[in-house]
Amino acid sequence: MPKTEEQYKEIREARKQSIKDAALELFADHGYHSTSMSEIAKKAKVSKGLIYNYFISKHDLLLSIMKDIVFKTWVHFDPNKDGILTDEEFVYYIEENFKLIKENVTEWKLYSAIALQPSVQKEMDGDFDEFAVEVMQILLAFFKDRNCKDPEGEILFFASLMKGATIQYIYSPKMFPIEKFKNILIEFYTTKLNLKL
Amino acid sequence: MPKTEEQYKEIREARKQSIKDAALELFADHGYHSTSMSEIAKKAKVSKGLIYNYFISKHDLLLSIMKDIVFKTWVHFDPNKDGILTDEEFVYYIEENFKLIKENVTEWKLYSAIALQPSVQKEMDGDFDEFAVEVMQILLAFFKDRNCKDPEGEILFFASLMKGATIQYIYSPKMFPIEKFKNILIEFYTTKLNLKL
Amino acid sequence: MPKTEEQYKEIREARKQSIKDAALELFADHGYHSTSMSEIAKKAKVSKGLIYNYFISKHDLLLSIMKDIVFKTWVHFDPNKDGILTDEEFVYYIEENFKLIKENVTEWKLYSAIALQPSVQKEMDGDFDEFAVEVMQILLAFFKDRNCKDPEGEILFFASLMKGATIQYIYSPKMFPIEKFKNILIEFYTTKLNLKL
Amino acid sequence: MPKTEEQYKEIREARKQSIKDAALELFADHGYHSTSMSEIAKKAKVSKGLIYNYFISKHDLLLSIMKDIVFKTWVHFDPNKDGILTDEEFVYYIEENFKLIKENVTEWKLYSAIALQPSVQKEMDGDFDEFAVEVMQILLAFFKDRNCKDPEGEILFFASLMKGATIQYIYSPKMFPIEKFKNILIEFYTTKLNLKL
DNA sequence: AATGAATGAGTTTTCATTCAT
DNA sequence: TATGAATGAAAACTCATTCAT
Repeated sequence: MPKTEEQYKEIREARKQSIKDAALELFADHGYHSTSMSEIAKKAKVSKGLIYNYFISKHDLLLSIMKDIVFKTWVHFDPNKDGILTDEEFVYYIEENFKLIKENVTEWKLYSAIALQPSVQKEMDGDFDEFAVEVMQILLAFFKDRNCKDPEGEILFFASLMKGATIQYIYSPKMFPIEKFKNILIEFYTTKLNLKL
Repeated sequence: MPKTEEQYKEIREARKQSIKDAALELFADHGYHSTSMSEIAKKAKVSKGLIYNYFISKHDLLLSIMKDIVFKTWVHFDPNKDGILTDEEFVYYIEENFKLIKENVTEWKLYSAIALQPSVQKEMDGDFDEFAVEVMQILLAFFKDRNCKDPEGEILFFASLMKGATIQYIYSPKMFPIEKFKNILIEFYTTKLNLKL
Repeated sequence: MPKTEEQYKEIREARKQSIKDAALELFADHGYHSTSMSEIAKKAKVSKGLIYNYFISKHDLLLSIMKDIVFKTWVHFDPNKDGILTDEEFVYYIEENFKLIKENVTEWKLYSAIALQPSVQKEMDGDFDEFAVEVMQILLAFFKDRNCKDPEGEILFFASLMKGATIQYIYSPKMFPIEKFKNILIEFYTTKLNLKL
Repeated sequence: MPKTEEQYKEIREARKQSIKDAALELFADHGYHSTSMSEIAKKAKVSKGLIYNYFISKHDLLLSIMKDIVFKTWVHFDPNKDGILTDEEFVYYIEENFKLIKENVTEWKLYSAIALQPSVQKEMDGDFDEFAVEVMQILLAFFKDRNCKDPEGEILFFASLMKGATIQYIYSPKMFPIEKFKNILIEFYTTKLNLKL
């Protein structure tokens, strides 16, 4: 008497996740190319062949992991998804973002390293672009509504601050005081934009 | 007509450089691991074996290229090497830095991608640390001298802005308006710190 | 309402046949080695494991198919199995043979490709030999009875014509005019042996 | 002081041939799919990697061998390449063909087995077609010139005899009396076409 | 009887590196 | 100094087969 459809699906999902977990950690620690499928299989306590039941290739496994990471951030931006960013939501986004980074250095380390790999860029861009454009629109409206003379310039400034801090923290988490930076950032914008919190 | 010692040395240096040039371009375009020594040899119009006369391994070739890149930046910071940054030197540093990035996207693309590779980090850290600490000291003095309440915080803020812009420009040079950003940055600090230029 | 012994057997036979049908088509189209058990299972709409309930291995499945093909031809030769070939039976054999080939190009394609595979030859030879020897004897008698000076030579000639046509038709069914060839052949032997039809 | 261009070329050609020789024998004995690159390397007394310096893939190696075989036959058909087949050349072709087959059973065994593999057919067809069409034209003229009522039919007949004999001899060289068959064939056509030799 | 997840040995292929010349 | 043929270890991936359910 074979298992039900449902049972099989559950098993599949669980295995898939545990392979992704193992792969993520190894990719982040040793780099994508320096991690072999054998090592992943070993870490996930699974046979080499099984990985190919769930991912068509090593590259496909990587992409699957990357998409998960992008999705995680996306969820915390404009949480009620109404396209408008309130003062609170702006600060919430900053806070959630840094919280997320702190909790997922491994993921972000991998993401940043991989995202710069030219071969990966092409394939990721599609998925990322949608997200990026939407964020841009919302931030543009946000800065416009707060009477900034040059909203595009403000976005550049804000994005640079966020990305710069992220990269520094990822690069050496022990050296970069991310909490302090977060407070400086929030205070800077609270003052500058006269935010009501 | 046998060549002199001097001439031999020049030829050696030229060969070494042309190998590094070829390697840099390929590494940046396809990534370090996806570039083979054969490809480098082909591009440099040199035999595979010869590369090993100049570099003990592929990894050594990479490190050699990375050090060149780091050194290029270093020379433009505090140009008279007196350990003190004047208003002009601060602005000059910003300008030179962006100029440098614009002129060497390839190098920086490679550098950023590689620097996040955990395996490379270890070996690079040593060389980079010296430089980083010195820059920190100089910037700390600079912000202190201009009456900033929290000089360490200012460094975080400044460094984040610089790194964030760099990473964005490297990632998509056509999308990120680096000149505009530079002007915003200079104006921001001129106003904030009341710089005399 | 439990099934009877008989019904179970019927189901088993049907399942077995549908697996063989699926396998035959795939083997002929992509070759034996390039066809996976998964593909066969998929095509037969059956689970991978089930195939092993009916065939002990992939190789066993192949042999089973091959034997069916050989048997199919065998039944049409000397249909009343009296060991004597009449004029009509000789022509009937030629006609049935070409009809069979036309109707089962897939089978014959597979058979021909596989039969030349050295590893398969060993295992098939046994089964085939019996058949071959018997055919030889009957044909020998046939040509002798029709006053041929060199009956063995006639067999070589006849067999070559049959096999040559078969191989050409199998190789490119659209290019080789099998009907025309059949008529030429029948006329050739009718004239040569003065057959009464 | 490196070797000269010429020397390298010689080495390359020699190695390439010895790899092809080893591969041919193994392919013919065990079949293409059942022969591993490791086995070929071992037999050719060469490292696995070296094979890939000369052939881009296992499949490419196979094709290279097949083309050699086809070329070998081609050379003996209409040897003065004037497009016209004399009585002597026709008989010479038959004789050379059987001689060739006898001397190269291994090659022909491989060729026949592989040529029926659907996946290979596609790639070989191109090269073979040219040859086939030319042969057809010449034979057509030959039979026409000798007053045959149905030259196309004669080609079918002749080609079938040749292919059929070939396949039988290849299949079991010890059982099929190729010399006898050759004589029967020559006598048959000498009588039928009234050839002057 | 039937399922499909799981295995692991075996395959092709790549490539940094060596070395005879 | 310079060459490129040669190596072989290690990688990604395949697939017939097993087995718990």
